[in-house]
Amino acid sequence: MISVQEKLKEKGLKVTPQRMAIYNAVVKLNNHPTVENIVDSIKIEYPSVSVGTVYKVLNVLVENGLLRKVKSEKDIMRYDAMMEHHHHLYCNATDRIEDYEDMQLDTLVKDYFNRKKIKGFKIQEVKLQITGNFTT
Amino acid sequence: MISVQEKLKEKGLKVTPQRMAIYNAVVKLNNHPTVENIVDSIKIEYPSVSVGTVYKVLNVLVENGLLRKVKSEKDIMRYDAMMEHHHHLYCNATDRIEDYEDMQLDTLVKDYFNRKKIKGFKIQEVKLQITGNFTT
DNA sequence: ATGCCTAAAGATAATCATTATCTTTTGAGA
DNA sequence: TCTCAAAAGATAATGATTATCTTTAGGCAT
Ligand SMILES: [Mn+2]
Ligand SMILES: [Mn+2]
Ligand SMILES: [Zn+2]
Ligand SMILES: [Zn+2]
Repeated sequence: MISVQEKLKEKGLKVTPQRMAIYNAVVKLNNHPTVENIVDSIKIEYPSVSVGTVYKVLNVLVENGLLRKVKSEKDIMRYDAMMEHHHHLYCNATDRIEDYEDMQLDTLVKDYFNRKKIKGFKIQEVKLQITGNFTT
Repeated sequence: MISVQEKLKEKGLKVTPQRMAIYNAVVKLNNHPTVENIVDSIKIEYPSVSVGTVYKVLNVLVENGLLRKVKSEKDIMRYDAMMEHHHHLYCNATDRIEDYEDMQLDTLVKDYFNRKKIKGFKIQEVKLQITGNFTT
């Protein structure tokens, strides 16, 4: 469990309170917060944070592999601290997005495409977009 | 092969030259054009078309099940005239998006999730987002 | 065919998430 | 501590999309 500070240093990025707060907010909020969610969360300990800074920091963290972007139905970007390969469950009634990891499924899909090639296309990654309803 | 006119009438929508041109442009352009692509295409026979009208018509056609939206990497909506269940191949180098139909795969996935349920989630649809490189 | 009425098109402004620009501050090495 | 590029803050700009308002025109009744 490597710390944010170390991750930033590894990439040659300066360790700033804002970067730590923003990264930690995405981790803590969990489940793909929007920029607005993140700003609200940080405002508690950082009432003066600039929204432009949040956007900038998020882009830096994405470019350096600390976070990833998740696109949602609506035209609003969301962020994900889960960097391992995984799929997403999308609620078709709300904005809820949950992570879904399934190595058995990944094996199944990988085996399938090893046997059945798509002509004219070299597959790099297959992600499932699973839509439906949460019952909990 | 039911015509656009008939599809519009079925839905109680007025048949207008703009609606036909826009729908046909999406069909003809093929592979998920942007609004800009569509406007450019229509401008040839319809030099005076209003961009606002194109947005409005596209939304109407999506709401009435004649077209669907496809979200791309960039913050630009794209449109699809292919209404049957299918997956997408995304190029990780360009904006290219191709359709991918595979009933064998669909059966495999459906069978898998019939056996292995996701707890707390009722699946409605599973779409694969396949990223990689086109070799043609 | 003509007129009527509402839905749709056109024109234009507004919205809003995101990016860009500029100034001020600050992390980190010397 | 000093220095300086990098990062934060403040603010304006961008650009896709939507909203509002006026004008036009499909489609039905006469
Ligand atoms: Mn946008
Ligand atoms: Mn947008
Ligand atoms: Zn995720
Ligand atoms: Zn498609």
